[in-house]
Amino acid sequence: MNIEDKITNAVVAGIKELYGADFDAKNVALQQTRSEFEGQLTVVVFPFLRMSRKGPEQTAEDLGKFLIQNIPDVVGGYNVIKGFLNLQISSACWAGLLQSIVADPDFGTQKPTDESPLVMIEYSSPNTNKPLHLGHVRNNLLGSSLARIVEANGNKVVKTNIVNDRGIHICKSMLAWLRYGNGETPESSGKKGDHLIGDYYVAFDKHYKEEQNELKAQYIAEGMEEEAATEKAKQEAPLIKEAHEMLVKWEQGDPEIRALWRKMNEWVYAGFDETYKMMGVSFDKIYYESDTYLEGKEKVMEGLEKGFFYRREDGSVWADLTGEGLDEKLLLRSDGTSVYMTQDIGTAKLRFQDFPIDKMIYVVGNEQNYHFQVLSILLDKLGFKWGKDLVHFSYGMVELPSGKMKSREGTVVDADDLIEKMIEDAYTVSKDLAKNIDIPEAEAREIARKVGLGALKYFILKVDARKNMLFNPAESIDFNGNTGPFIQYTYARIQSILRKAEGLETTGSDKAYELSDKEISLVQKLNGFAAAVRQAGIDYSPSGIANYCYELTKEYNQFYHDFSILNADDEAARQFRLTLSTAVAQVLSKGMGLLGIEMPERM
RNA sequence: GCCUUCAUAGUUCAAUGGAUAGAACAAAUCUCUCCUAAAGAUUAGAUCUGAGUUCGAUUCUCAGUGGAGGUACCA
Repeated sequence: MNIEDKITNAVVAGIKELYGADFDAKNVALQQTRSEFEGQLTVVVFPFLRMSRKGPEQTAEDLGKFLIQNIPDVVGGYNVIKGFLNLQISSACWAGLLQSIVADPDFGTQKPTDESPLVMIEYSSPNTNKPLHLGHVRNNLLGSSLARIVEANGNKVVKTNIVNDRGIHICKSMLAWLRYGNGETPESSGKKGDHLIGDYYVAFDKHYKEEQNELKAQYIAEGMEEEAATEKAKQEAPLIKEAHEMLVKWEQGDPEIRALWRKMNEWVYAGFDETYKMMGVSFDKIYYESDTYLEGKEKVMEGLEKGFFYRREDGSVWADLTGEGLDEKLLLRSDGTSVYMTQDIGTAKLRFQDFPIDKMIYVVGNEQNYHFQVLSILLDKLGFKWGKDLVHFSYGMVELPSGKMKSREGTVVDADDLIEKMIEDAYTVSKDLAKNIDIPEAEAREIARKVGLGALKYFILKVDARKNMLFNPAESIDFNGNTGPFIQYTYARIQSILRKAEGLETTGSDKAYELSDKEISLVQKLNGFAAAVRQAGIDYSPSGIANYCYELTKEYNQFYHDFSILNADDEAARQFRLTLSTAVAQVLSKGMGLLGIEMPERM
């Protein structure tokens, strides 16, 4: 049993014995003692006053005495400041705690068992008409990190991706490619497939806008109001009409259109795969909307028969959610084609067939909060047992100083460009520091890859997912301060020390080492990893892990600066500090691993 | 209009209802004959407004202000 549990249990027992009252162990507030006071752990006694019917000081005194008498091997002393009972824990306890952390390769995490619930996590979910941008990067990093965190909390995890491979958007790219492409391919142009398609998506929009402007001017000349003219031009432009015709042909299975669609999607997938690989993102099962949208239609018709939904005169199908305090929601258009919601229902059906899902997590931007609120209700009505408490892991937008990113307008930070730039910068910084003079070029490149990606991943994951975040392309991501490389550097430095220590004579010391306050504090911090992982699993919070890693790193750096390790004057001290360093490296590596950040052995 | 969400130093971000609200960047000043200076130390600087809940509120509740997002045949 760990120190905190021992104390918590003793406190509960103390309250029972001293005041004859029952107190729930999980309401005992145990926290790290602030550095300006004596002691390492603090019990907040305010919640006990109701039972003790005494002042806070007296209550704390009572408890302090009780603890010293009952768990003398743990609590060696105490002091009371107002309602805070500060406990001094014996040095041996901390040393033992450190040993148990180092010895346990699974410290802080739980392995899934056969009985563990199966959690499916959907993330990425790209459209196939454009390359990934920074917003997608946030989605992918959050999703894959979340999967690791949920798994570390003892769940079985299936990572899934729903590829939005059909719809008007891809038709736009296809049409533009036919019109303006001259048969350009990724091979002939040397462009990555997703970028190539994205360029045609932009080209479509450019020409479409031109047509709109011409038409609008014409309508106005014919005497139409400005607003009406804009609206009509939007719908009447030949390009958009043609794109719609193409979509209809696609739905009818026109062989030529389907062939082109397949070919262009393949290009995009090849491009995505590269980006995913670079980011270290992967999936266990990929679904395609072209396979699921028909299933959705079926499911909706089923719901219609059962009377969950109703049909309007124009043929469209709706769900009436006014009873749930929401609006009415369209499920099938009057022409029988499906909408976003229909597809998500179909995807859910297939997933449920494929896996015994206990819990479903959708990693999707907060712009779709309403959509998922509705989806949850609909899935529940349609009999999916996990529908009611599906989790929409809703994250905020990545904003640029100029505002929101828009693919069509080209105001995006491209994922591939950004990754490349980060790695290049990491390489340059390293060269400038003249650190890797004796490191072979190939390894230097590998280190730069880890560090550049580490900087990017950490930059994104350290921010509370719910909040919108700002990315300023002009001030590229830092390598100093609260950053991934800061943590990676500390890790690499520990590895360097451990390598050096291997060469030294070690004379086994059986003398007990008396830990200093700073060392105890570090052990406590290490021990906090388990709680951080648990909390991250509850909050679905990669940022919690990131911040934990930073705090541990910062504290270790101070320790490193203040204490000699290899040159320690006492063998027991050296042994202890090496063990401490080993443990810090272990925990950092594991914590950063949950964020998908690799740690270089040197840098 | 209605719904959701966010608001903390100049900037980007932290803080299970707990003690004097933490960092980092930017600014100023120190520390490499000493285990990796991508480091450490020091100085200066912040909880949107108003009520409420209680021993105690950045955190919970309500109202307001400001930003972001959504709002039925776009995904």
